[in-house]
Parts: sequence; structure tokens; C-alpha cells
Amino acid sequence: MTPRRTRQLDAVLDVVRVARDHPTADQVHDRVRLSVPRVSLGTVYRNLEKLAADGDVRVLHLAGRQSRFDGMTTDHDHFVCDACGGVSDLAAIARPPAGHTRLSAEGYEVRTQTQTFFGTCPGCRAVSAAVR
Amino acid sequence: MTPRRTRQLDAVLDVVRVARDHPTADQVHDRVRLSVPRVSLGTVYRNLEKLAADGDVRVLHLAGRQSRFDGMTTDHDHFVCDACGGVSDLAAIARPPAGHTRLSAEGYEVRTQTQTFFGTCPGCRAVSAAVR
DNA sequence: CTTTCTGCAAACTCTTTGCACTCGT
DNA sequence: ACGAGTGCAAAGAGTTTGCAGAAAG
Repeated sequence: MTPRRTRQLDAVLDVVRVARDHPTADQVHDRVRLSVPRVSLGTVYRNLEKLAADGDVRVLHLAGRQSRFDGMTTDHDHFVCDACGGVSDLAAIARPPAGHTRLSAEGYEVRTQTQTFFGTCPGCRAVSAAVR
Repeated sequence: MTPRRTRQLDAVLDVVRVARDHPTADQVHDRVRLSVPRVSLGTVYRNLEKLAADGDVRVLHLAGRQSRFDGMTTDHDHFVCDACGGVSDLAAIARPPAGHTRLSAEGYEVRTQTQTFFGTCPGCRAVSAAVR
């Protein structure tokens, strides 16, 4: 019942902390393998789940079927590019406090909130402009 | 190349339009079967995809692995209850126009945006209060 | 008639799990 | 030594797809 610190757990946390691209479990696995070659994908999933439960990692369900993992736990938003599928972090865009207030008044208890924008990222816009 | 109007397509659109609970593909399938008994899950998926491409249905990736489908295409937000898994529609909570402006300035082209709240819904709060 | 759409079943992708073994504590 | 954690492989869950036949235009 006492949680243990293992090489695998540390490596997963490291990878997710350093990553800036919201990697999928699969991508985390590839990166963890660089330092722990025999780590299995199952273990990566188990550790990601553990870290998420502890609040050290955020699980994002943005688009498509794969979950993505975000090591940045401070308040921020996301932009998902329809063209390249990339996800960028956005400094938290001010939220109207009216939202929380109104939800509380209606009986909802808000734990977290996330704002996601979909569209074309600067890089892909440049490309489509060049083609035109 | 010319799209065809089929009984199945109509039935899927009907179901999603009428639904207020953001059904999964599976739930849509069950409901479509009431009027088109031999419809297959594959066909439901194909039609949902078509409707989404036409903008008649919104695909939501909220939590967990199943996609949910929303027939309300007007601007609104969602609340996901951690306890019961239910999804409620929220009248759009005012968004700071500063968000869009800033993103445009940074070169992003925003097509849609969604705001999702996670927490406990009024019903589940009542239950947990009763237990306490 | 032509071509899109359908039902069915099989294939695929992502995630979870059972089990015997390993390694932290 | 005890038992949480691991690697492996197999099972689950959700979604997609190939194909032969049905049906919309």
C-alpha cells in the first residue's frame, strides 16, 4: 500500500515535465525508453495514471482518440491545429468570474475548467498562404 | 459523388437533434434502431462523421475514450460531472473578446472554441450531502 | 442503370489487465 | 522478506473498413 519510487516512475515524470508538445502515451513511451530501454507501454500507462491521480500530470482529451499528457499543471489553455494536429499551450486567457459564480448559484461545484481553441496555427497558416 | 439522403442518415440526425444528453455512438445506435431496426453501428458512425463534416453535429472529446455527439450547434459550454459522468449544456458563458484578439495577433486563426467545466453536478452534490 | 450507401464481420488502434518475476523499502 | 511495481502478452473497448448486395437518383 505504500507507494514506491521506481526508476520507471521517475523517468515518466521527467519526460512529461520536459515535454512541450503534449505527447501521447506512445510518445511518452518512446522517450522513456531512451533512459529505461526495457520499460513497457503498460508500465507507462500505469505511471501516467498514477501521476494524474496525484495531480502531477494533466490528461487532455482534445481531439481524435488518443489521450495526451501535459506536465504543466498551472492554469492555461490549449490551441489545437486542425491542419497539423499540434497542440500549443496558451497563457490562460482571462475567464469571466461570472462563470463560476453562476455555476455555483445553479448548484454546480466546479473543480477544474479548460478552454480549448480549434483552428489553424501560425505555422500552418503560413503554409496555406504560400500555396494560395 | 452526389450525396444521397437515406433513411439511416435522417434517423441519425433526428436522434442527435432531439437528444439532450450528448449520447455516445453506441447510444445513438440504440435509439436509431427504434425506427430503423436493422441499422448497423458502422453506418451510424459513418453518418455521424458525415454530419460532423457538414457542421450539423458537434463531436465532443470530453473525458474517457468515447466520443459524444451534440446536435446543438449554437455556441455553448459543457459541464462534466466527475461522479455520474453526465454532461450538461451550459448557456455560453461570456468569453473575453481579448482572447480572440490576442490569438489573432499571435497568428492563430480560431475556428471554434469550447469551454468545459469539470466537477460535481447539482444532483450528485445532493446525494453526497445526504450520505454525509 | 449507375453509384452511393448499407449490413456484416473482420481488422485496427488505443488502453487495460493477469500473471509470474523483480526490486524498493 | 514482504509486497508494490514491472514486463510481457493477451484481452477489452471503441472505432474503422472491405466487400457483396441494397437502394437512391
